[in-house]
Amino acid sequence: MKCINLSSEEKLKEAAKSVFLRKGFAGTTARDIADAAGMNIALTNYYFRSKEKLFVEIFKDLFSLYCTNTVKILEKPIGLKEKIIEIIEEDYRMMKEEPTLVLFIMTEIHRDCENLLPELSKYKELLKGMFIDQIAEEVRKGSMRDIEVEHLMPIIIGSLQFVFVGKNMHMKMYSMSEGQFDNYTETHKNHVIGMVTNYLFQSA
Amino acid sequence: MKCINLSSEEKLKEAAKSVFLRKGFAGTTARDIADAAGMNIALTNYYFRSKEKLFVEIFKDLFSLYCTNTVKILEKPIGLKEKIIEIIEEDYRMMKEEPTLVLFIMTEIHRDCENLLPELSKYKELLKGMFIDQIAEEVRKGSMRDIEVEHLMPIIIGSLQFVFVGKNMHMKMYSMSEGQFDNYTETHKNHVIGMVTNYLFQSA
DNA sequence: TAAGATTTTAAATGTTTGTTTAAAATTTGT
DNA sequence: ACAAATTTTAAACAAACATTTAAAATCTTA
Repeated sequence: MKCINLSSEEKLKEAAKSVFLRKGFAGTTARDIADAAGMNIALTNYYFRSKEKLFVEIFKDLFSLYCTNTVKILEKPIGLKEKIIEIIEEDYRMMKEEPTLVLFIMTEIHRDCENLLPELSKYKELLKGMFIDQIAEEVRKGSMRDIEVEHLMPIIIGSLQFVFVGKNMHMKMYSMSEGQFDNYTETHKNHVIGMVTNYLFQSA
Repeated sequence: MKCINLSSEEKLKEAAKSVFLRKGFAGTTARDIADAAGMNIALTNYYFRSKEKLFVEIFKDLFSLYCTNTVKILEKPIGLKEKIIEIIEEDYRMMKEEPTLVLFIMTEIHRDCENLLPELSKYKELLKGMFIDQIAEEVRKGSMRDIEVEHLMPIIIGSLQFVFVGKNMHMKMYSMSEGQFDNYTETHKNHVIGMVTNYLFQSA
């Protein structure tokens, strides 16, 4: 009977997740991971076969963390304006909790798009579904600007995610501490909510 | 008399720039650079002392490419609305020419912020200057929403740069070819211009 | 064209990389 | 408590890494 000690495997995976998030796949060594976990160098391969297999497993988790909550909101039976505000608020919460996540996702998809593609396709379908119909309905009613979902999503989440993608740059550029950055992003989130709803539901 | 063959040095630097842009510092090997330049592996160290020194030199050029044109527009003696539209248009041109530039800049500043900081401080001052006064004046006149430059810049450039940062993700997510991505970004740019000017100059 | 300076090359440097091995330690099942 | 299975360890592995060396090739200049 296979009875893996989940504690060690999980500890290793959590350590690897933390290191990968900070340094990316190319910038992370097997020894970085072992050190972060306080475990022997051989255990990564014992539990996960290879650095890359461990990475792919972690990437899936993190891409899910990046998408799942947003997709859940997309499926909610609420009005579009309310929905968009909720998405921005949820996106903000997610990035506040894991500020390096978006840059990590973008960097790794850029590095190895084909290999990480399967993970992407799963969310491709979810993004559409009832959300597209809802947009079409609002546009038909004239209560919303005519816009495709491909443009809507980056308009909703782009500006705020960009602030986190460039966290270090913005902190240095505007001489901010961590605490000041928190205030900064919250204010920015409110600007984005105002700007986006203003643009999309101007006539309302 | 020191008389370096600029042709070889420049060829090597251009090749390195191309590889670094695509694979980043951590993902690029000395052999990648030599191969891309079609030159001997030892020449990187002959001309630039080390991989890192070559990288820093290239990063400076690319960060300048990222900032300079925008800063130039900031200093123009034109109205704020016109200025903001010009910045978006120029940003779009820059990213169309070098689509991986923004992700590269963000990734490398994240990786080694302290070492690349000096490059940043140079533009820190330029960003302020007369631009801040111009914003204050427009806000005072009531022709513009009250907003700080720290929030204004990401609001202007964030959404569009985000689309390029996530180029591969967006292409896969929405099943776009390179040509379709070009059309997509141009349309998105126009959305951003509309949304941003609408938000900032609503009363006008 | 010959001497000197510069550029390019192939080879080797010592590290660091991801991964494997085989033995030791620990846990599990009886 | 003992045998078997599992986990952990230290050591070693070849391959890849950035960099150096010293000789060969090329270019400069007088």
